[in-house]
Amino acid sequence: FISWNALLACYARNGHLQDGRHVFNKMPQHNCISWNTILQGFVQAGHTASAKGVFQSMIQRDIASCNIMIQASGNCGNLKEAELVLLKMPMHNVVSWTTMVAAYVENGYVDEAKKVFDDMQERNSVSWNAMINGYTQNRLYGKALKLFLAMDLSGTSPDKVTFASVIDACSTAADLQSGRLLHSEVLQREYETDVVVGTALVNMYGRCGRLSEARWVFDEMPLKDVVTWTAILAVYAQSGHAKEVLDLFLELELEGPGAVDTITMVCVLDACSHSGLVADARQYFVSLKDDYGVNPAIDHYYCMIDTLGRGGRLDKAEELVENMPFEPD
RNA sequence: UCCUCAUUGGGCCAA
Repeated sequence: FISWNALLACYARNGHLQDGRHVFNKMPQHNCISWNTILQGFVQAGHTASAKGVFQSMIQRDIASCNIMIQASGNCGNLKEAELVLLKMPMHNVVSWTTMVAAYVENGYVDEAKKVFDDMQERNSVSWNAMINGYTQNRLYGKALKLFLAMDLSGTSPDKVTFASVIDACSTAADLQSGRLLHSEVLQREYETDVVVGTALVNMYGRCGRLSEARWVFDEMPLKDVVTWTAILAVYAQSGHAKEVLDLFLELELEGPGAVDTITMVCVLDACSHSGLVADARQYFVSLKDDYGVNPAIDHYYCMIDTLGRGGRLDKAEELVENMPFEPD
C-alpha cells in the first residue's frame, strides 16, 4: 500500500512520531518499507534506543533496514557498532558503504572513511560526494579538490552536490582561482540556477573578498531561499558594509513571513554592531519574535550587548546581561 | 527522478 507508506513517511520526516505510530497501527498491513519508514523516523529524531528496539522486533528486514541502523550508530558516534552492522548484514549495496563513509566522515575519521571508500565494490556519485565532502568538512581542501578531479576522470560525472561541496572547499581555503574555475564549469553545465550551488558561489566570492562578484551571482539567481539571503547578508556584514545589509534586509522583508531565520537576524544585528547603529539594532532586537518569528537566542543577545558596549551605553549593556534568560559566559 | 535508506550551501565556533 503505497499511499499508506507515503503518509507514514510524511509524518516520520517531520518528526511526528506519535502520529506516525497512529497511521502505522491503522494500516491494514505492513511491508518492509512501512517498518523502515518508522525506523528512519526514530533515527532522525535521535531516538536511537527506540530505533534499536524497532529493528529487533522487525520480522523482515532488508538492506535498507540495516543501512538505516548503520546511520543510527554513526549519528551517535558509535562507529564500532556501525562497522558491526555492516559486517553482519547478509547483503550490501552501494548505499551501505556510502552510509559508512558518511558516518566516519561526520565523526572526523577521514582516513577510515577513505579506506571504506577505496574498498567499495561499487561507487556512484553519492559515494564520491560523501568522500569529497568529508575532506571539505575536515578542511582538507587540497584533498577535496584532488578527489574531485579523480572523480571527473573516473567516469562518474560531478553533479550539483559535488560542485556545492568543492566550491565550499574553496571558500574555506579562500582559493579564488579554483573557485573561478569551478564557477565556469558550473556555467557550462548550467548548474548556476541551482539554489544550493548558487549560494555556495555567493559565499565563495564573499570569503575571497570579491563582494561585487558575490553580489552579481546573487542577483542572477532565479531562486533564493533563506540560506541564500543570509549568505549575501553575511558577506556584507563581515566586510563592514552595514548599509548594504540593511538595504538588502528591507528587500528581504518584502518576501513575507518565514523568509528569515535566527542566523539571518544574527547577521543583521552584527552589521548594526560593527557600524554603531545602536537604534537600528535595538529596533530589530525587540522585534525578533513578533515581526520576524525568531526566538531571541543567546547569539542575538551577544550582538545587542556588543552594540550597546561599542556605543558607549555600558549601563544598558550591563542591564541586558543581567536580564537575559541565558547563562552569561 | 517524490512509498522507505547514503552525499551538498549561510552567522557564531573552528580555520
